[in-house]
Amino acid sequence: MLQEFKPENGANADIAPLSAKQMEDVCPVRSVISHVGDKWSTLVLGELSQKPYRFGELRRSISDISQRMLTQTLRDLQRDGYVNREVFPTKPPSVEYSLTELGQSLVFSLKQLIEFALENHPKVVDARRKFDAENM
Amino acid sequence: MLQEFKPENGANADIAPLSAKQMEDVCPVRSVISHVGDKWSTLVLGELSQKPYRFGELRRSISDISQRMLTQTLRDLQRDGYVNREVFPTKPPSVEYSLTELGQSLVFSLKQLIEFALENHPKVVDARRKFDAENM
DNA sequence: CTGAATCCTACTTGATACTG
DNA sequence: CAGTATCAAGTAGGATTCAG
Repeated sequence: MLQEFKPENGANADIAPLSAKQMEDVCPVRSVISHVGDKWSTLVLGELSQKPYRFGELRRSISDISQRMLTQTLRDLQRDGYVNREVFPTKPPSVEYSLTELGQSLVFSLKQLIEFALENHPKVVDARRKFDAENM
Repeated sequence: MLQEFKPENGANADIAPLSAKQMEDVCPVRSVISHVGDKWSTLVLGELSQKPYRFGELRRSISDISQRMLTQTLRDLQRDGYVNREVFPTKPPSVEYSLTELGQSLVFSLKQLIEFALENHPKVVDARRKFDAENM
């Protein structure tokens, strides 16, 4: 049931290699979970799942993210339809970010994985310790 | 509920930065999902969820993975306790890889995310198309 | 305040060649 | 067969500077 991860290698095997951006659309699953493994996306999704945030507020909230990466992460999430970006023409301007329905749905699906992580983290740490010990 | 992603920034804020390997153990969630976003881990987990594989067999099955990356991916998964590695002293030697219980459990938790991906991929593609159109 | 643009470094990955 | 070692290339990420 995880096969969908694998791009077809029969039909397109001898076609010119795809660009990273094209590649994205080939495999539905990878296309979506690319954000999950991403260093910052999950953090941002987590914050936004609590309430809408303004840019600077979000930046302070995650604290160790650079402004460049926050901008980029938000753009990517917005592009994929997970995040809404609303500009208020105040002076100075302010921008509010919030989750779309799709974004909320993604966060929901993430929860099971998070619960797994929290529950099994000790086992993983233990396995690592053992492995490292056995392999010097 | 996603806060666990965020490393504590109060207590350790002014301590020396951690190495990548140490960092791993700081956040339980990121520590686990690091494999999820990884380009190959999910593929490998997917294959192994069907049956045990030998090295070369797995390599052919994923086809576009390099032997180097397969070795490395398997090592990482083994280290974290998701994969069993069993060596048969035949001649030439053969090695069999299979999922541990923990590995099976991880795959199970992944399913919800995969279903989300398959179900919502069209929406994401659509959102991207729109976004790209609006932003030239 | 919210970003865009540039530069620069460090890690990741792939190709290739070699070994038990 | 199942790896390890080495080197080259690509990519992601941080720091800094500038702009609406």
